Amino acid sequence: MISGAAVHAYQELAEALRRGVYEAGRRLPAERELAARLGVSRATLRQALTQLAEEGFLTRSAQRGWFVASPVFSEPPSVLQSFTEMARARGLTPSAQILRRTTRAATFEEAERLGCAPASPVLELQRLRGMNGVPVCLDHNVILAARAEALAEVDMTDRSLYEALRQFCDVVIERSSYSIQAAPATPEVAELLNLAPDAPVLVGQGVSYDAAGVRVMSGVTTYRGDAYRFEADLYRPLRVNVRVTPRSPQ
Amino acid sequence: MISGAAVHAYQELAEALRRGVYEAGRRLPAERELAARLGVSRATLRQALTQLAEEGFLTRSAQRGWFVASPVFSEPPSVLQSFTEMARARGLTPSAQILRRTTRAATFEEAERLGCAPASPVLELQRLRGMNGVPVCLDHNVILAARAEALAEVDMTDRSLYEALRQFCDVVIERSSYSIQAAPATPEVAELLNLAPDAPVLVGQGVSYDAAGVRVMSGVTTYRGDAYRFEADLYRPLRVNVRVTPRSPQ
DNA sequence: CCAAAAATCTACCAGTTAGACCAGTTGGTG
DNA sequence: CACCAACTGGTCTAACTGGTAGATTTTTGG
Repeated sequence: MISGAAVHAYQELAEALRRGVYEAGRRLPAERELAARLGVSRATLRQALTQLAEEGFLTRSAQRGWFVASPVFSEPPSVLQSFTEMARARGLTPSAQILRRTTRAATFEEAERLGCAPASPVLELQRLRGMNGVPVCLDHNVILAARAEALAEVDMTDRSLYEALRQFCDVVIERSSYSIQAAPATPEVAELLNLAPDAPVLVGQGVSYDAAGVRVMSGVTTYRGDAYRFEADLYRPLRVNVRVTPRSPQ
Repeated sequence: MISGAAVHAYQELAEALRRGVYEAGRRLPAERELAARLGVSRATLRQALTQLAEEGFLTRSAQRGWFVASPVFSEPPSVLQSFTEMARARGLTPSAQILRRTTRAATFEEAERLGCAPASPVLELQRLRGMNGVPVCLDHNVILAARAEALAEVDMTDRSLYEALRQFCDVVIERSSYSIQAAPATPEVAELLNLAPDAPVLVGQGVSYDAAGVRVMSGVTTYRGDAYRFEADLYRPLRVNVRVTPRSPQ
């Protein structure tokens, strides 16, 4: 049974495992590194790891590391995948045509979404993305210019934005918070995506965070309704075994 | 409420926090040291600290210390929430009108999705769901009859399916695998949801699993495009090991 | 002046931390 | 094949943390 700060470490790790942050069968980062990342001491971290191992989520191997046990579920968890990765995973050729690329001051709403000061310089990138030459979606992103200076120079045609961010700007997108809704296509979108006016499209609005949890990018992506499907695994909130102490908790 | 010397300590600490003497997220000096520095006893200092924590400026962690609260909001993770829960969380009144409820043999496709033998008995439940009386979505579920016998008897009007499953059948849905796409409304859907023909709707197809990871329910939910938004947090898998371990235990 | 209240001091507990050191594993070297 | 350097988890210790309780002193208010 664990308690105190160890519970926090346990919850964070369990959540990460459920989300598929660490691939099944692979080794976790070293204890010392994990402890630093979770802001907890090694001893406390080991409590959490031991608990997870007892519950069957991890297996331990002395002097080698902690390994993610095979997932209980056969299906892959919902995972953040770039358009390019998704296309390649399906054996299709992704393309990206730049419609607009400017550096300008963020509007008030953009600054709000990005959590930066209003009028901070941002890179605006609008792209028409296709698979095997067929236009599939319209991508409209606003990126903090401070984090993505190099991107103003690079030729982004047919290039993955995630990969470019990592490669040229040393920015790794680790999490995106999305909201998705169905809407009729606006006339411009309909024309770009080669759709009938008011045809249904899937509109995804999202904010992307780097490894430190700092907002880097905000964007709207408009997919053809008939060409794209969004997949996700949803879980009930996790209940943790916490020792009940007679004293007042926390 | 605090008084006397504690107010002094509170004000000094609040002032220090306001001036950013202590970095956000960092630990404060130990109680004993802080108390000495402020010239008050530990008990008095703790009153001030507790007050600051209640006001959200500090967070406490037993045996670790007091931490300066970071101004970052804690984002809600993507979580499996029933229609009823979602409505209630927004202060709306959910409703559910039964359109069809029959027990029949599963079709081949349904059996496939549920992972059961073809022609297994299933409970089919079609409901029109609304919030505050406005129809919002059409819910069409197929549930393994073996797991949900009681549901054939219960009055499901305005009742949460998840709750009913738990309450009457002792089945807890813990995970759902969803896919979501935009599509034009079919004539029947348009009429039921009070929409124009071909108006965009959000179609969610999902399979729900119980705590043991066994498939229990499969369904299609059709939402009005303008009345519903799907939200999710997606995480990117971490490639932690540059070095590939040749094998893993177990 | 006295009793009540507030503040303090003291002591101990259980959880946390940082550090050091060990033995085993790994991948590379010659 | 042996050897090495760089890791890994396993173990232990000493110091430190807030949480709690009780005794003691100081301040307050009648």
